[in-house]
Amino acid sequence: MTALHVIETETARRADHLHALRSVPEGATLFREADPVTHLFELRTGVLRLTRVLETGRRQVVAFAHPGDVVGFPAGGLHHCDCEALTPATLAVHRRAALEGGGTDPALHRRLQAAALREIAALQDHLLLLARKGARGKLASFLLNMIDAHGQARGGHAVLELEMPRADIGDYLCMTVETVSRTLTQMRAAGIIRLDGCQRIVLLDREGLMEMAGAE
Amino acid sequence: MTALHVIETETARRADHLHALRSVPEGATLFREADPVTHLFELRTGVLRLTRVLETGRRQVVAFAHPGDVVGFPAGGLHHCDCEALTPATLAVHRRAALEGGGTDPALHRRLQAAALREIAALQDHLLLLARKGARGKLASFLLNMIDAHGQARGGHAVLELEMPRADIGDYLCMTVETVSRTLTQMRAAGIIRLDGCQRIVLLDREGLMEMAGAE
DNA sequence: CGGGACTTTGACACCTCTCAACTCTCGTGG
DNA sequence: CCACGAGAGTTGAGAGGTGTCAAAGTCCCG
Repeated sequence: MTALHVIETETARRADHLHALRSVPEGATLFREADPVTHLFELRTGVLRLTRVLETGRRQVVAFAHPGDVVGFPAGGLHHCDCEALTPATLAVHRRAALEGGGTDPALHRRLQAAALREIAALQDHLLLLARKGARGKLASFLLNMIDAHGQARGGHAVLELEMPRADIGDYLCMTVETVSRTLTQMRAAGIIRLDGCQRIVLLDREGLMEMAGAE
Repeated sequence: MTALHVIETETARRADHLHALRSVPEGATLFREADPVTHLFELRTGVLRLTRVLETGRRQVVAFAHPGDVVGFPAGGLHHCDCEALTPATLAVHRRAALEGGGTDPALHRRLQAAALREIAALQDHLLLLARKGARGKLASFLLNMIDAHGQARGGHAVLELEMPRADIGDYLCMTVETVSRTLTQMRAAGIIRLDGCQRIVLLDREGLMEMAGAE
């Protein structure tokens, strides 16, 4: 963390007596697996990536966090995954005690607890995504989820900014970068999506994408 | 729920003023997806299976619950998966309010909250399991986890009772029954395990199993 | 404009799924 | 006690899809 971020944190604390705000640059690491959990982070802006690495060296993207999500829930007092910023991000920092009810803010306690339950639901949804058979089904479902949650309507089409590189999408969906790329190409060839650069996806045929997702 | 179970519940409540105990037979359904969450269940004995079904009809086993686990965490007030008993089971029943802190038992509240955090960790571990490439790696890791958590030492060998049918193992690991069966046969042929009937697995070569799990 | 990282494309092998038949296990009833 | 039957598990053959390795292409930022 640079001096700039410390300054921003202090400024934010003065502006909002309830929470400390923190800004981090793209690529910053918030915590690593096995670090002791001292704080929870409530994402305000930006996108985070939660990853774990198995003994074999393979990497799994456990989740992408978006504004409103809370990251840093402890397991045995320790973090169970690495957390990095895919984009510049701002976060509200809460003491770990706030989760356990030891803080002085019952509303915050309830909010963090609700976030933990959402986390359970999100992880189950992720499992369901991986349960799909083929690359087409998984990627189509992923894109639909992302578009519904974070897409923006522009010129009659839903537009999605993929903040993460192909490799992260692959590690999220348990497939290789090459398969992600090939499948996107298929979708483009089928007239279902358009790619503006590598990051921006324009949805041209929602029916087609849903069909591809449903045909497992 | 049969009259017998009601009687057992009442008897247990008298014996233990803090919790209502409930017994269910093998195959019983505790709740289904989209049911409103009124209670949480703390498993005392037996094994439960949590499943979800995707639109395509494919089924995913989200988790197996063992004694000490808590099931029934709500998502938007509703259950997000089906829960059935793989064996006869006994459960402590808690009001949903106990999770939210509305109850009169702070210790219970903390215990349920800790269980929610364990649930997050368990789901992430499950994701990691699915991230493995091949059937051998997934099944070997699964068996190692199960043996370490629920295996019993007998005659110098670790013995594991697989309470669930092959189909459930397959749906847990995202592979077909046939592949589960074939992989078990390979392990047996390699002298790593022995099968006593379909349920009982005897671990003959832990090193071999760990190697199979590590070789992704 | 140049360089490096990311993405896309291609060829091929391997593994898992699918479909099908057979065997085994275990509980039931004679 | 044994025989039977139904469900579960195992085994086999073939096809398709995805991983791997390799190389070319593209985008983005300095």
